[in-house]
Amino acid sequence: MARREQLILDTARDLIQREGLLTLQMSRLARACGLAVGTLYLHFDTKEDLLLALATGNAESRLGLFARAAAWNGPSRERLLAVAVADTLALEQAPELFRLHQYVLTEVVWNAASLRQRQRMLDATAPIQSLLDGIVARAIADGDLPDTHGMAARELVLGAWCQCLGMHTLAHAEGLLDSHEVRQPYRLLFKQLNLLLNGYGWLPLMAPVEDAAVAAQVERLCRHVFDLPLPFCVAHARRLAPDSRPATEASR
Amino acid sequence: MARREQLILDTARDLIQREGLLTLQMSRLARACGLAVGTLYLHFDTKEDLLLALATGNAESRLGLFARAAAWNGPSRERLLAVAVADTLALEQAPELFRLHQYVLTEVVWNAASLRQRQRMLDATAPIQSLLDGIVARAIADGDLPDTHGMAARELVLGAWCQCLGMHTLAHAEGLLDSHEVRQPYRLLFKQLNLLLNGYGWLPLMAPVEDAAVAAQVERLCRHVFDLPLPFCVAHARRLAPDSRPATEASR
DNA sequence: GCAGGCCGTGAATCGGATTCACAATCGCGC
DNA sequence: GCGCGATTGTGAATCCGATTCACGGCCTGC
Repeated sequence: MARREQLILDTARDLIQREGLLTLQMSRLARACGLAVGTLYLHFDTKEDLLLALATGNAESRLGLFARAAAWNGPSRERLLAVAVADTLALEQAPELFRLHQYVLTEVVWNAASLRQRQRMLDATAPIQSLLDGIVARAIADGDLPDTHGMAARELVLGAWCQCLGMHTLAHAEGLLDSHEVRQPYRLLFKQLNLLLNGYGWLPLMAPVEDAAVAAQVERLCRHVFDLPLPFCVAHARRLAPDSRPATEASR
Repeated sequence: MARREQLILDTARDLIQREGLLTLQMSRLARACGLAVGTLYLHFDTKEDLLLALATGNAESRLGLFARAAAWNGPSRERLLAVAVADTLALEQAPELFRLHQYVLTEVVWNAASLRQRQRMLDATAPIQSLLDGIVARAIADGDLPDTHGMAARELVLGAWCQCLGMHTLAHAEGLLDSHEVRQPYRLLFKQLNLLLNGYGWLPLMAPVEDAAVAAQVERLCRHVFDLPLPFCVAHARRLAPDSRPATEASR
């Protein structure tokens, strides 16, 4: 029954957020759900399938935030940035889930999951593309984006997507950015995004691109579009929300 | 003995390239090396440690290519792009190894590896940063980069790094880019990089940024800097080199 | 030649995902 | 209400593969 599938996914999400991806076990998950192990396998072929389903459900739930960003009635350039803000907000609420997302995109998980789940994941991201396509189309129509440099809308926004994805990835590999003396990855992300949009010639250009202006922009978007304060990771943190679960043993 | 450690790593690399990351087993690796399982564990605490060591060794070996790019005596802007080309060339030669890299950056592996190996990985990437720092410093000195927008050299190049990392990640998740109708991720990557550099105001600007010009630029860099032809993935492929190992079962 | 330590071995152990024989429950015809 | 086949849920048993460790062989110093 669909209700039970949801229970499993919700419980799994809880467990992962509480104890980390590393320690998720099918047997403990079953116990936490009050179900037998075998029952989990009535819903999901493998553990990888379950993880992929979880990531998919998560992507679907973020869709709401993205839609809000895309529907916001502001300048086209800021609408696109608002989507990036939505992404960051979602991540800050649930950092573990990004790690999950990153993990399932890995060959080891992706190729071990069933075609069905993979397709569901792909389907779940399609609406995001439509939203982005819409933003670009509108920008072109409004004259904010005089030149697409021969790219389709989805190719164009891929640059921003890569920027976000890359930064998330680096920000999550513990110690990696520290060792490169990068202190505020998320503020840097929005700076880079503005520079990239400037490179596209997406009007109105932001010039000069400097910390204060970028922070103000992000805060404005948070407030006007989502009615939320500036996310912690943009405001102060060197990393995502402080990790509250007990530190995993550093090594053995 | 160090020689034996190298044998293990080389054999592991072979196995992964031949049969994929998914199916690497310590016992089979031991057999392939002509060693006992226990012997592997004299060198590496865990499987994750071994994978991380492999990725580290790989990063070190790519350093040669990167150094060649950085040492090339061309315009500063193209020197930076040459590093991205080096990255792409290395990946094309060994796509499995990128998947490995991506996998080890994942929480599940990264946090399961020993501190020692993690530090070695971080150390291995430090020289790359120095190379990039050097390129940026030179660009500033030469007047090619009039404004760093308040960023340190390493923050600035992080944008390009994220762009590459993000695109690699997406290009490797089978079917993901196809479903978004992105046909030539690597040509697109270099286009985006040029747009980003334009956004930085890194002279000489490329304008207009179009397919033919970008392809010509990448080919020029391959030839002049590395004495190699245009990599397949930039020239034609929708993805990295055609996958020659037997297809993993799509699902169960 | 011999005791002691070191190294390499691979069979045994262990953890955890997956399966499957069985039990419980259900729906239906009588 | 009752019996019976079908369907669903169970969790102990199985299986796989990473990791360990008790052993045997080798080398070194005496």
